Amino acid sequence: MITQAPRGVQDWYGESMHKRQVVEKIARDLARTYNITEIITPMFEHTVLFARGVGETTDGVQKEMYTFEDKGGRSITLKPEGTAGVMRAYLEHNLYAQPAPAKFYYVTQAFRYEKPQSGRLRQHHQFGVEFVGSKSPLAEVELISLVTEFIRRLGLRDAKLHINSIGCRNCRRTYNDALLSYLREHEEELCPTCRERMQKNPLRVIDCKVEGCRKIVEHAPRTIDYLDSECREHFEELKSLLDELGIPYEVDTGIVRGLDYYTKTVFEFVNSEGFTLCGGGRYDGLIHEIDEKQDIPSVGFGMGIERILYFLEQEGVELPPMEKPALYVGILGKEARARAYKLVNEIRSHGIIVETDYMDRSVKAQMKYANKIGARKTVIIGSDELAKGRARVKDMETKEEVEAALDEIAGLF
RNA sequence: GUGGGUAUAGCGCAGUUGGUUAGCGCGCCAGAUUGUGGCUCUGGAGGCCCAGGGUUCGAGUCCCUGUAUCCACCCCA
Repeated sequence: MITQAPRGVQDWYGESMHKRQVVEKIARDLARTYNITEIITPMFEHTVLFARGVGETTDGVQKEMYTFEDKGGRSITLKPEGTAGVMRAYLEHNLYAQPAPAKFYYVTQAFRYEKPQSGRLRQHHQFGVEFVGSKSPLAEVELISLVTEFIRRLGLRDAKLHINSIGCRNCRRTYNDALLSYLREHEEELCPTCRERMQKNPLRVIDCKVEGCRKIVEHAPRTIDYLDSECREHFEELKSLLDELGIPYEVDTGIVRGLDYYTKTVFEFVNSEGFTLCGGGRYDGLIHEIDEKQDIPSVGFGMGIERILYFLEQEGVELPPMEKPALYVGILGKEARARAYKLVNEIRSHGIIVETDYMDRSVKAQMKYANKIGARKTVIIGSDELAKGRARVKDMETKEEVEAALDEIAGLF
């Protein structure tokens, strides 16, 4: 039991860790050119932050939070997503007093207490961006173009952008009335969950996967037809910007994000099987929800790193392989140890990957080892080399050997 | 939360109707004449057969419970 990790978590090492690092590096490099800086917020927050931020009506969400009481009697929750913590930090440090907008990216762990399944671990990882302070549709465009470029750099081909607008609170009121009256006509045919959703958050019915509900939803009123002039104009501007930038998209009136705080734009990148790679949108009401003295618009997206890796695997995308040692320094005999290790250090100080022998292996075994770890070159330091002050550096691929003075070997790298 | 599958060496898997010292492939270690890798050959190490109970003269094999894992549903931040 002690050698077994708790349920639903995963260790990262070797090849999987490398792949994750590659993906994260692409994300970080990309964020840099967008002048988006990294933010790391704590792994846990007061439960109320998520309860407020994520939304009371978002059924299931609360049940799946990793919540516990700390020794001081506080209710603490491991972060279920990246956004709420960033917003809290933004407010706590009065970052709205800085020149707007504020742009952050995060690479974080996220927790959900759920029965594990494929792509459903209790601890997973997310890359996301929060863009705070802008009402302009250019903020959405910024996120969308970043994700588009991210997907391109990863080498994923099967991802399409779907966008929708769910309007602001005003539109939502009119829309909810229309939707409700429509749903009431068909209440009998809806699944029990949806009948409950009708009370709390009718919009979520649109999302229902149950066969019967989907049929009804097909003819249900759409948010997009109930937008007020401001929201409609925002959506039109966004679309024309995307058009002008040549970013392909599809308006999908069925997208309704799972969280309550979304307003206006919602978007997703999905593959041909309908799996979501990335979800995001505008949440102009979120900050006000956390701190009622503030009312600041923001947009953001989040994507699951495990899911990215899964898609890469599915599409057979080859990532750059792990970097191999440029040199293996073999050691023959105790007398040669220090001199050999000095050479190792010298070359490493140039930023070159060097490996050596810590196992007192025979030369043959060391060569085998060097071959296995993929060292490009090898050199053996033994009593002969110490005596002559020279050694032969062998290229493992061409088998060519170059003799050089011990002091000059580092210069070859 | 509901339903189903699986659990044997580091990894991937066999293991007959319950019957001696539990196997195979890959990997690991070592050797095939002196201090040089990949290929080949030879040898070796490594298993409380997931855990706990039960049935039996006898359990890796059958039964129960637990745990983990995979798949589907549910849900999706």
